[in-house]
Amino acid sequence: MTEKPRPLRADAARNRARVLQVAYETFAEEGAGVPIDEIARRAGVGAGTVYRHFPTKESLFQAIVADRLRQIVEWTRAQAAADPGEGLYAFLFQMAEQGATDLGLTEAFAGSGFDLAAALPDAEKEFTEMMTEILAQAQRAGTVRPDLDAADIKTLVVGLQAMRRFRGDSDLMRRVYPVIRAGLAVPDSPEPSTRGSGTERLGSA
Amino acid sequence: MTEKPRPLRADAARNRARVLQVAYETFAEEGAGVPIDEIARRAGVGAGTVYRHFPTKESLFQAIVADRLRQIVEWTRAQAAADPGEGLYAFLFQMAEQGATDLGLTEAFAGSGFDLAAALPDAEKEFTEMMTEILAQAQRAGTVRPDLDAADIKTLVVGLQAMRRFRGDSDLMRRVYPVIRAGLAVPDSPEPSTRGSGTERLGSA
DNA sequence: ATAAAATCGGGGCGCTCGTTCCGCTTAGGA
DNA sequence: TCCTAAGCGGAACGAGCGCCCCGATTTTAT
Repeated sequence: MTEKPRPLRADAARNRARVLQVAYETFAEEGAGVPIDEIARRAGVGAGTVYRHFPTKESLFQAIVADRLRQIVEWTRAQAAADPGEGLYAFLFQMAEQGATDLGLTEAFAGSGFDLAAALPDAEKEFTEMMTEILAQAQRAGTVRPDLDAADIKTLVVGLQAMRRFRGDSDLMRRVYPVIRAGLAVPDSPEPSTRGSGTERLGSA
Repeated sequence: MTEKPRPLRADAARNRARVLQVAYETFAEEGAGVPIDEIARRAGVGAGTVYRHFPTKESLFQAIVADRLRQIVEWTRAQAAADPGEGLYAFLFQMAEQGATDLGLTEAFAGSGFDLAAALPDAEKEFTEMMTEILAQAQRAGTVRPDLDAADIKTLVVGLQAMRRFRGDSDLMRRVYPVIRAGLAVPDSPEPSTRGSGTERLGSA
C-alpha cells in the first residue's frame, strides 16, 4: 500500500467537485436511474470525465449515499443530545421529509436493486448504531414503546418515505404523522390482539 | 360502436388466457419492469402473440391491475359486511401482505411511473369509493379515529406495502402492525402537538 | 516559452427491451 | 378433404444507456 496520491490537477479537482455536487442534486431529483450523460450534461463536462473520477455509475451513487448518511447521523445525534425523548421522532420525520426531496436516498433505503449493507457496510453500521442509540434514549425517556428494536425503526423509515413521496403535499402528510406518533407512544392499556393478521387469501386470476 | 366481436379462434383464445395468467404471475414476481419476452417465454408463445392480444405492454399491465383491484374490492366488501368495525383493518393488513407477493400491484399503487387514476379511472374510482365506505363504517363503529379520510388510508396502504416489501420476513412485520393499529385507534387523551414537523434543514453537500 | 504529462469530450460499441413485420402454420367451415 | 384467413413465432429495427477509446486540449514544471 505505498500511497502515492499524486495531487489532482487544478481543473480536474474542479471538475470532480462539480460532478459530485451535480450528481448529488440529480440523483435526488431523478433517482438512481438517471443516465450518466444527463449528469455530465448538467455538470458541463463529457461522460468520459465522469468515468475518470468514478469508475462506475454505481460507485458515484454510493459515494453520494455515504455522504448523505453521514450528514443524517450527525444531524440526528445533535437533535437527540438536545432532547433525548424527542430525538427518535425528529429523526423519523426528518427521514420522511427526505423522501420528498431525495429520491436517490429513498431508493437506497428501500433496497430496490441496491443493497445498502453490502455496498456501504461501514456507513450502514454507523447508521444502525445511531438508530439503536436514539431508540434506547427515547425508550428510557418513556416517549416510545419498549417493544421495538432498530430493525423496526428502519422499517418505519422505509414506510414513511414511501408515504411522503406518494403525497407530494406536505399539508396532508401532517394528518398521517400524528397516527404514527400515537402508534409509537407507550400504550396505556393492553393491546387488543391483532385481528386476522391478513393471511387470508384472495382468489387468484 | 357497431360491435362485431368476431369470436376468437380456439387456439387464440387459449393463448390469450395463458398469457394473461402468466403475465399475472410474472408481474407479481418481477414487477412492471419485466421484459415482454420473458412473459412470452414463460407462456410458451412468441412475443408477437402477446402483442396481438395486447397492443402494448402497458395495456397488458393495466388489464391485470384492473382485475386485481376488482378482486380486492370484492374481498374487502365481504370482510366489512361480516364485521364493520374490523373491515378497514382487514383491508389494510391484506394490502400489506399483497406488498410481499405482488410487486406489480405495489408499483401501481405507489405510482412510480404509473398513474392509476389516469390509466384506470373506473377501477380507481370504485376502489376509492370502497375505501371511503369501509372507513366510514369503522369510524361509526368507533374502531378508527374520526379525523382521517380515504386519501389518508391510501397513503397508509402505500406505506404498509413498502414496509412489507422491505421486510421479507412476515414475523417481524407482526411487530409493526400493532404500532399502526394503535395509531389508528381513537385517541383517549388529547394529542401532544407534533414536534418540529421535520422542516429543519440538513446541511447540503 | 516549451514540451511532457494529465485531462478532456463525445463518438462509438455492445447490450437490453419495446414493438413491428412477414413467411409459415393451422383451425374450422364448406 | 380442401381452402382460406386467422393466428403464430421469432428475426429484425430503433431507441436508450453504461462504459471505453483516442485525438485534441490544457496545465504545470523547467
